Amino acid sequence: MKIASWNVNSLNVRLPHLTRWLQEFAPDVVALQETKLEDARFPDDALAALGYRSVFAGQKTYNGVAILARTPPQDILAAIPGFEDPQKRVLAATLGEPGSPQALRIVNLYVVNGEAVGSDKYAYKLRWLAAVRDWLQEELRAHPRLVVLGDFNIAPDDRDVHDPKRWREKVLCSTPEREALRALLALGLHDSFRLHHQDGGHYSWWDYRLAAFERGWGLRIDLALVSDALRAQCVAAGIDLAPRTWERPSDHTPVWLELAS
DNA sequence: ATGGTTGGAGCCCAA
Repeated sequence: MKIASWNVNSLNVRLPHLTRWLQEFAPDVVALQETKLEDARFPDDALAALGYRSVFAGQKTYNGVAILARTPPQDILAAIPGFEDPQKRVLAATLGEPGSPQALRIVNLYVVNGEAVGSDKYAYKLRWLAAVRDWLQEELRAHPRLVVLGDFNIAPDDRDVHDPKRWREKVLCSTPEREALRALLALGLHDSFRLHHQDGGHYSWWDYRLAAFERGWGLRIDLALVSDALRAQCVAAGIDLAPRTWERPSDHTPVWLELAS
């Protein structure tokens, strides 16, 4: 079973890319971020024609998350419980019969970007991450077989940064952000990519400016985490660079993991 | 060189 995450940066613009990628990569589950679509405009019919059920939580212009799956997502939650937030950044769903031993819980996160260290948006990012930590603790209690994936807007360590000196203590790489990510991992979650690859130089996002992709100036900020209970089942993980080479691409490319069935 | 591109809205904001 292949489970993937992709920040599409406007599903309206990227539906042709998503369609092509679903056909070529054939994932079983996909978490999308930055759909930038109100729910009424979500292309669920087009995705159903490709064999995917969709659930989504969107808004106009900004943010927006969705989960696509070959089986119907259930027990959908589209907000962090107890955290007041108009921004549509989280979506959780259960695949398989809820409560059954093989049910899989998927949590899709579009983590706050944070703009710059010390800004109001950065403070919101850290508050948001603290609320997510408390929520995921509850999700793990209820659903031991948990996958948490999305655009984390945090490079876990310097192996995940093309030029660590240039990025030192900058937003996406600062120590408080990395500590907030470590607090999520400390709940009993594992970065699937690092279960299978130890070297640096693998990235999931490249700035549109300065031809960053062509120069290899990337960061690995899109992650797929698996819970303790799924760790042994996670047999592979990776980053699919192909969509970033297509014409008019998203600035992010899909990341994925594979669970043995 | 502290550079500039993209998407969506609507005459700038967010990334």
